[in-house]
Amino acid sequence: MKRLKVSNNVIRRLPRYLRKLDELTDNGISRISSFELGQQLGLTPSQIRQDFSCFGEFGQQGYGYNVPALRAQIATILGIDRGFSAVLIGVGNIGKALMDNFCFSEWGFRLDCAFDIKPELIGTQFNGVPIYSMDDLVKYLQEHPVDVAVLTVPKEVAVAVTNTLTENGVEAIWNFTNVELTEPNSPTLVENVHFSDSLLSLSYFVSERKDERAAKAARVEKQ
Amino acid sequence: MKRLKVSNNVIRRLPRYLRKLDELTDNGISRISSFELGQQLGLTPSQIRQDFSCFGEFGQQGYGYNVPALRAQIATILGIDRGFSAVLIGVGNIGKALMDNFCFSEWGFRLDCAFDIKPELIGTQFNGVPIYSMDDLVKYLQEHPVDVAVLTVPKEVAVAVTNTLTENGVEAIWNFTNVELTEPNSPTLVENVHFSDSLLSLSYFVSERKDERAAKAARVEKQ
DNA sequence: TAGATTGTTAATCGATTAACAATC
DNA sequence: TAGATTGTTAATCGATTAACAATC
Repeated sequence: MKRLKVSNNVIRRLPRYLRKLDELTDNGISRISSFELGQQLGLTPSQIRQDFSCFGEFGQQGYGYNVPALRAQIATILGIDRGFSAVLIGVGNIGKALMDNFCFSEWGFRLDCAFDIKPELIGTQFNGVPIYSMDDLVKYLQEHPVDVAVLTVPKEVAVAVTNTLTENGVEAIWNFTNVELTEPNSPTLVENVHFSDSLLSLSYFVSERKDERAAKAARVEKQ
Repeated sequence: MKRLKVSNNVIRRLPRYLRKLDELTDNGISRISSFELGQQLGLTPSQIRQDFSCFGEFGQQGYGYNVPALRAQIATILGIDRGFSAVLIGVGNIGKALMDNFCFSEWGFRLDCAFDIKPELIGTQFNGVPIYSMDDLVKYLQEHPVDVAVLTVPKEVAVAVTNTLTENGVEAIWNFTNVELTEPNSPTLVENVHFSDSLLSLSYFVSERKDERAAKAARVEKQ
C-alpha cells in the first residue's frame, strides 16, 4: 500500500468515511460516487478522490466506488485488522463507561485487562475484562506487549502513569485525562480526547452565533 | 472585540492555550513570551502571535504576555463567562461519568438537569443534578432556553432526540453518540466527540510506525 | 457506443512562517 | 539607553478545488 506523506487532515477524515460507509451498508447501498459521498459528508468530490488517491485506486471510471470494497480498504488503512492490544488504566467512571459501552473489538482492538488501585475492584471482572492491581502494571507490561494504553486515571497521577507506560514500551496512549501529555521527544504516541477542549470550541461557536444575532437585531432596531 | 473570519484551526487551538495558561498559573508563572509558549506547545511563535492578533493586542513589546491577563482574554473569547445553560440527555454510563467527573461550571456551563426514560432514575439526583422524565423534555425546552444539550443516549434514538432538540430551539448539541448528526441546513450547531474516530486515527499512526520500523529492520537485514 | 465518473495534474486558495518596524 | 518582543505585512508552503484526459 502506498503511503507517502499523508497529511493529518486526510487521516482525520478516514474514520468519518468509514462511519459513512458502514451507514450506507446498513441502508443496503452498495455503490456510491465521489459526488454523492461528498454531498452526504459536506465535502467536495475532488477532495474525496484526492484523499483516497493517497492510498491507491479504489474506484472505477463511470461507476464510482463499491461500498463494501472501499470500506474494507479504509479499514485496512486504519489498521483495524492488525489485532492491536489495549489495556485500560483507571477504572473510574470514564473507564467503566468505556469498558461497558465502547466496543473495542469493533475497531479491531483487544482490551486485555484493566488496572486500578482500589482493593475492592482488583481481581474482579468488568464486562469480561479482568481488573488487576496497579502494583502489577510494570510486570504485566514487561511480559505482554501493549499497543495502546487507555488512560482514564485522575489527572493528578496522569504524568506519573504516563512515564511508567513510556518506560515500559507502550506504543501509544489514548488520553482521557485533561492533562497535556504530548512530550516533544517521547517515543510514545499520544491521542487526546479532551472533553473540555471540545466543549469550549462549541462555546465559542455558540457565542459567535449569539453575537451575530444580536448585531443583526441591533441593526434592525436602528432603522 | 474584533472577530473577523477566524479560521477553525485557530479556534481549536484556543482551548489548548487556555489549558497551558492554567498550568503556568498553577506553577506560579505570570509572564511568558510567544517564543516560550511556542516551545511548550510545539507551535511557532509566529503562529501564536497571529492567532492572538485575530482577537486583539494582548501582549507588550519587550515583555511578552501577562499570563493571568491573557488567560482572562481567551476565556472571554471562548465565552466562558456567558453563563450558558446545559441539559444532559441519557443518564447511562457516559452520561453518569460526565455528571460525576466533568466540571461543567469550570468551563462556564450550568448543568441544570438531565433526562432519562428509566423510572428508577426519574426524580432522583445525580451529583446534585435532578433527573427528569424524557416525557417532560419538550415542555422543559419550551419553558427554559437551553444553550447546549449533552447527547449521551443510545445511538438508536440519537436522531429522534436530535430532531426534538432542534425543533425546540436548542442552540447546540454536544454529541457523544457515534452517529453523524451534522445536517447541512440545521439551525442547531453540533460538536462531536467521536471516541471511535479518535481511536482509529491513533490506530493509523501506530500502524504507520510499526510499518516504518519493519521496513527499517528489513533494510538492515538485507545489508 | 454514449454517459458517467474516476485518478491526476494544474490552479487557487488559505494557513503558516519569516521578517521587521514599532516600542516597551 | 539597549535588548527584547510584540503586532503586522510579506513570503512561503501546503491543502483544497477545478479541470480534463482516460476509461469503464
